[in-house]
Amino acid sequence: MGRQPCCDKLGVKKGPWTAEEDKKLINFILTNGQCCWRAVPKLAGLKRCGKSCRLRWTNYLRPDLKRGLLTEAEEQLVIDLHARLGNRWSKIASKLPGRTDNEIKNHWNTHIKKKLLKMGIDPVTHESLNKQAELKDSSLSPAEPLPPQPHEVKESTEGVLNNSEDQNSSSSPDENSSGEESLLLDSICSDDSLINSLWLDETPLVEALWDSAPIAPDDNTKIDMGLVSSWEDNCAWLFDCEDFGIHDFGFNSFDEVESCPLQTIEMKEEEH
DNA sequence: AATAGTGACAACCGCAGAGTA
DNA sequence: ATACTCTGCGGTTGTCACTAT
Repeated sequence: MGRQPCCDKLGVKKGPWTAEEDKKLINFILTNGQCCWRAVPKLAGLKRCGKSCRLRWTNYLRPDLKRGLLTEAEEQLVIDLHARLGNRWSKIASKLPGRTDNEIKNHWNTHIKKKLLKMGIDPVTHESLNKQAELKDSSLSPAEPLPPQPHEVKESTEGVLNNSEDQNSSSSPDENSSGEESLLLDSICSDDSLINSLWLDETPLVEALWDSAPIAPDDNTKIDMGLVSSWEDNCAWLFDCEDFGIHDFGFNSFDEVESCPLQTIEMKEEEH
């Protein structure tokens, strides 16, 4: 028997989500939580397939998402994790709280990949392109490149950091990651046991980074995730995010929802 | 001002694996 | 053991905004 399509193709809307659709989806999830995605569109009154709803929620509407560009520290962490994990974007994303696999994947393809190529580093193997060319010339390179060994990856990562400094020597230190951030990253990179635990452990690494890294008062991109203790707390950001267009919805749209998370949000709003 | 080219990001598609009856 | 459903993942495509000509 053939596989059923994830949704009835007829009457299913595709393309960009409207504010109205977002509102419906948010209201539904805040009321009912994340349940059977297939049923969500019907119950929420959306002409979308469940898959699309899930994607929209996880990649854009989820309250615990950080928006905006990846910080230098996050970017370096992505590079290092990619060297070890490959294109396992969800794994990588799990180490960066508030970031989605899609976001990291996009950032990799549009920014980091080019950056590494510019530095002469193969974004796939994380080895120097010159080194690879030499290996090819000497016909010593295997058909399938072996996964980089920890010390090699460390070397390449440091190369990235060093090259980054070399390449951006004209830029001010403020534009690069701070020295302390680099030190933290180095400590992570050099801690093989920690890296090995990535295969099993789901604890976000950047959380640890942020906990110990000094946060500049004017740097809004660094959020102390330690303060964000619960999903309910996280929802508060919805009211501040203009990109998301929550202001278009108005608070009235949430008044209809009689859920604990929402009450928490409203209480927090009143406190402010 | 109009058009083409490019980059960035959101969204879709198909597949695989886990779970269940 | 098998058939089926549901969810998550990674690759790819589509769309929009910006820049160059």
